[in-house]
Formats: sequence, C-alpha cells, structure tokens
Amino acid sequence: MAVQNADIARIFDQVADLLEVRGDNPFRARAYRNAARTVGEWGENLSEVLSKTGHLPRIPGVGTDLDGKIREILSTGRLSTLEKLREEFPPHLTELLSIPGLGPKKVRAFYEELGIQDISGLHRALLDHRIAGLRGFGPRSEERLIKSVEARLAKVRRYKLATAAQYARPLVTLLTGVRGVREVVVAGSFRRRKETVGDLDLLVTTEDPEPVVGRFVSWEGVERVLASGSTKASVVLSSGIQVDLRVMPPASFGAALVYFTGSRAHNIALRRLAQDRGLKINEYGVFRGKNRVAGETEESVYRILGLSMIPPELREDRGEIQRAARGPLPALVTLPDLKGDLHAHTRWTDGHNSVREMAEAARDRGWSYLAITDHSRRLTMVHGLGPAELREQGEEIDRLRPLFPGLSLLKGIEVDILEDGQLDLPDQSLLSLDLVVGAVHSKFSLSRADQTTRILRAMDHPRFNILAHPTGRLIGEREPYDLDMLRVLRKARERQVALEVNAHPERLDLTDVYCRMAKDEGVLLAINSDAHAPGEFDNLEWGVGQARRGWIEASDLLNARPLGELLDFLRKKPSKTRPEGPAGSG
DNA sequence: GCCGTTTTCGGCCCGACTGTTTTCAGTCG
Repeated sequence: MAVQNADIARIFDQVADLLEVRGDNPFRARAYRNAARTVGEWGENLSEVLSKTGHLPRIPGVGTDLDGKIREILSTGRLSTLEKLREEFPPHLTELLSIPGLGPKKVRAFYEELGIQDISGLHRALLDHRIAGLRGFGPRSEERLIKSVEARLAKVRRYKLATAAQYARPLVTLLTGVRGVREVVVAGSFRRRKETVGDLDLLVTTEDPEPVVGRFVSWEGVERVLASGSTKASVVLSSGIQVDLRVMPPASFGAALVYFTGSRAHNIALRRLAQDRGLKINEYGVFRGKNRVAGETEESVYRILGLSMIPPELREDRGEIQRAARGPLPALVTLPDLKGDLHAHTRWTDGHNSVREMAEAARDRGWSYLAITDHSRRLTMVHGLGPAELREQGEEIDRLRPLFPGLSLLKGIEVDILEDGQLDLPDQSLLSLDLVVGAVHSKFSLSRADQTTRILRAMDHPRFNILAHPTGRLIGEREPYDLDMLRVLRKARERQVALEVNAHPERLDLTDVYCRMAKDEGVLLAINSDAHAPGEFDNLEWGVGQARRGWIEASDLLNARPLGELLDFLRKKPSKTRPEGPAGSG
C-alpha cells in the first residue's frame, strides 16, 4: 500500500498539534504545519517520485530534516518523532483542538489540571462545572464550550460551493440595502472558488459600520450570534453555515479584499514580501511607516509589492506570487470563452428534457455547438442506449439540425468503460458519431493498477475523444477511485484525448491540482456541464472556477475552440497500431 | 524547523474579539 502525500501531511499536522500542546517552539510547529500543507497539495505522488528518481523534489518549506522525515514515512508508513510525542499525551487529546475556541494552551490546561483526555471527557467536565473554576475560565466560557462541544459531537461539515452560493445570496441582498453601504463582497474561499467552503466571509465597505453589524446579527436567518463587535461579527445561520462579517472603510477596500480573500498562506507570503520592501501590510492598507501607500484597490496592493494582479482563484501560495513578480499571470479562462458544451443528457436516457429543448437552451446562450451524449446500454437503470436507439436518436438530431442554423448539434455518447477497458457499444455504432465521451460508472474499487490499465485501454480506442469525470469522486459522498493520473495524462496526450472538468457541483472532477498537471503535460481539457436539464448549463460557472484554480487558459480548452478546430481534434488520425486490440466489442 | 545576493544566526504575519483579566493571553481568521 503506497503512502499518499495526504498521509505525510496528516502525520506532520499531528506532530504540529502535539508540539503546540506541549508548548514547544511555536516556529518549529509552524514549520511542520507549512510542510503538511505544501506536501498535501503537491501534484505528484512523492512515493513514486522517490522510487523512480531516488530523491525527493525540492519542496518549499522542507529542508534537510523534514526531507529525511518524509523518507522515513515513505519507507515505514510511520514517523518516530510522532510516536515519541504521542507517548507524552493521551491518544485523543488533540481532537480537542478541533473545537472552536480551544487552542493548544487551553487543551493543555484541561489535561494537566483536570486530566481531561478527549472530547467526551471535556463534555463531562463541563456538565460538572469543573471548567468554570479553572484560571482564565468563567461561566461564559463554560456556556460557549458546551455549545461548541455539542455541535462538534453532532459533526461539522463543509458546504459545496454551489450550496454556499445559495446561502450567501440573501445576505448580500440584505446588506447591500443598508444605507451608506458601498460594496458587499463574499470573500474567502468562496471567492477563490474552492470546491467546498467551511464558512462564508462577507466584506462590507461603508463609513458607518454600526447599522451594518446591527442588521446582520438581527437577520431572521441567523440562528445564533457567536461574536459581535463594532466592525466584526460572526453568526451561525439556521442552515448551519457560519458567516463572518467584517465592515471596513471604503478607502481600505482593496487591502481588505486581499486580506479577506486569502488564502492564509498567500497572505503570509505577501506580508513577508512587504517586509522585505520596508512595508507593512494589513487589512487597512499597505504602509511605509505611518503613511498608507496603497490599499484602495487590490491592484494597488499588488502593484506596490512589485506584482501584477493575481486573480483570486490562484491565491494559494502555489507559485503565483513568484510568477506575478516576473510579469502578468495567465489570462485565465472565463465563462464567455466557452463556445459550447460537450456532455449533456436528454430524455432519451436520464435527462429531463428533449433534444430540441436542450438545443434551444444552447442556442439561447449563443453557443456554436452542443453535443448530445446520453448513456450507453450498460447503465440499464437509466435505459442506456443500444445501437438501435442510438441510430434513432441520430435521426432525430438530423431532423432538428436545420432548425438551429447557428448551432452545431453533435451526435455523441457517454459510453461506459467496462471493467476490462472495452467500450459498451460496438465499433460500428461509435464510428457513426461525432464524438465519444467515455466514463467509468462501475467497479470503482479496482486496484490502482487495474483501474489505470482499464482506462488506458479504453483511451486506445480510435474513437475515444473525452474522458468524463476522470476520477469518479462525489464531493463529500464518494472518494475518487485509485488512479495513476500521470499515466492517464500521458496516454491522453499520445492518443489525442481530452480530459473533462465536470462542472456539476458534486463532481468538479478534475480537481484544481489535476487541471494544472494536465496543462503541464500538454493535455487539453473540456469544461462540461453534464447537464440533465437546460438550467444545469449554469453549472459551467463552477467548472470554470475549478479550471481557473488550475491555471487553465482558453487555449487549454477543447470547448473554447471554434467548431472547425473542435472537429479537427475529434477526427483524430487513426492510430498505426492498436497494441491492446480492438476496444469496442461486438 | 526553515531560510538567506544586506544574514549561516536570529529572525519567523497581523489585528479584532472574547473573557477574564485590572493590563492581557488565547484564539481565530
């Protein structure tokens, strides 16, 4: 069982937790924390890199010592440093750190003074009123902690981006209506278009903060107020999501927007850069001594640091700052760049609308093309199409085409990739189509080797054009299947296959990291809605966000190309050899 | 524990809010 980067990250995070509780050098703990984040987001599997090349790549924040510790984890699956630290504390003590309001100092006090070892121990101590007697704790702490612990026992969650957007909308409307308000922006990970968000961060600019905070905390959708000051407040909505509000003067809008958009790591890197230049940066502006020298716009903040403007989706401290110091960042893809959608369903299988209705919606969006890609026969529960039904659907498309002069309706299929890598329709059927989208809908638990071989084989089929939702994950519901993505990408380039960025809010598959990896490997992507109704074309917005997080430009996208170029790509040259045999069966 | 073209030692991001404190530590984002 190969060690994943996430395993290394988890171990480093645990070391950091324990170092903090122990009261060790805080910068040492931070070093582990930083390394955990960087390694956890590292694009290539470090275990594989090490076995192939004999050394680890140069990873920022990983020096000689942590390099050695990563090697130890890769070879043994454990870290002796962590094991030793664990001996000093009860095994579940660090779980307490996940409770809002509890940090390392308090957790340590609970342990040393009351012998509390885990969350249920804390719960008992709270109910016995033992906590309120501790130095630094009073009845208010007790009351808050009881709520937090009980909420924690009821499990916290993250929200899909599209879900968070629904909760944000009425609040933006509410605050925009307060007299004197200039700007209302949902910042934080929402603005960075992360696939899930833990809470919503609202930034409001006005000269008169009080009525804004007042309106916010008294809104009918608020279930409880966690904190409320003159310029800052936190609430939990009845939907369960936490919303943090910050009110700032208009002159600080840009600096505040940078600050509250994050990410945390990006902000820390910016402030370091500011220090090097003798500047100080905070949410009010950029300062030289006591003079504010920038801050009204985001551009001004970046400019004074010697950086070109960095789009929110790139602000993860994954090289965007170094790149912005050298010149403009890539012009990331935008929704209007898309010239069509290459993955959509109709009533022929599990869609809710006719081909005609889907085509009308596509035309109304001004697209040049729309591919109809219903399921193949293997998916019996949705009445997947066999050769005869596919032919009939093709005839319907032929009849509709004259009605849509500006829109090319493409005949396609979302064909199942069977367990052995064959496609779920005969070659003859596939040859009659404009494009073939292939997807895995079964046997998710194959080994990494078998799953990879299965998909590589399918991609060898001469009609295979797009690999749909390449890892099969459903956010919060189903883990991705195990896959050697690098081999898939290299095969895709070799076989002229595009990979999909499925824009459905539950999928967003590929991830941002894989998007960037695909770009590095020279593989084209297609941002597709997988729409089952015309309204779901709107989901493309989330796919675009995901692609932007992966540094994707219009030139990296198959469906940002004009029709002629798209068709050229789809009509790829037949391969000279078919080393793994015909993939389509009879 | 990391890092460095002012540095291989001595730094390491910054401010608001809370609760308990009587001047501030801890936590959070």
